[in-house]
Amino acid sequence: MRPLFHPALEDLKPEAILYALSDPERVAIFAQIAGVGSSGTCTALANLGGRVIPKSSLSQHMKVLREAGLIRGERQGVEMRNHSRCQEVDQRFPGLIAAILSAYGRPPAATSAG
Amino acid sequence: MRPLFHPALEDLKPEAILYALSDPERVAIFAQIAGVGSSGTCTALANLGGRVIPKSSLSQHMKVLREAGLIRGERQGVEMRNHSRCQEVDQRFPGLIAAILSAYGRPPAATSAG
DNA sequence: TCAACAGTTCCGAATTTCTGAACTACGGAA
DNA sequence: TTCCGTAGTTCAGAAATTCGGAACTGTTGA
Repeated sequence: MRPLFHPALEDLKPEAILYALSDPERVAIFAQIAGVGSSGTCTALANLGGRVIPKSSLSQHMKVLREAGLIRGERQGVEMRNHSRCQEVDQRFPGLIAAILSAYGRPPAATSAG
Repeated sequence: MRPLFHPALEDLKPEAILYALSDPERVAIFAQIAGVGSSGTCTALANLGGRVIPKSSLSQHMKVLREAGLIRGERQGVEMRNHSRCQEVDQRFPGLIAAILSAYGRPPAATSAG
């Protein structure tokens, strides 16, 4: 397992963020992580929208979110803790995350871009 | 050639909008249409970013933008006039278009979501 | 009717996405 | 150390999507 890649703030690309959030399943995952604030483990995220996401698919989703710069994942023992990078992203692209979550009917959490 | 489909305001889906604008080429097309205000014909849009977009690809791009509800196309004689639906989209998802265009470094035009 | 033009549709190739199976990484028990 | 269970990643083949040249549709003008 190679170390997880997280883009630097100046390397964030709007197209990657929009693409990552153009899938409602990923939006649900992201909103959950951003809402909870942290500690969104993969297993905890596997059945958000009434269907169980296969873990290989979930892993791919996490990778897309991570490489878009939306979340940060760090290994903590056996599991992976994921937390949002909303504040960072908001520095770089003010209002973007909030507008997107709001369009999806998911009011951004206080801990994130709000 | 079947008549062009344009979604009603209440049928706009954030995922379609984000997907449509997750491609820099489409963003360039959309920004051009939104900036000019109208009369963005396909041939006028074919070489925005230093490369000539094949017309079949361009037609697909226009379809994606149209079906996301971002532009409206109407036949005017031989050619097709495209104009943005920014104001409508902004009613439905306030601030979304502005935040996205701003993230791409394309300040939204006064005629659109500003 | 014919030609030219603007854009769409068709279709095969290339790319991407999905997901079960195999695998890696870590922690605990013996 | 070795073995086992858990969490998540990577692999690989099938399915779906995207790209773009060629053919086509629809319009204008001669």
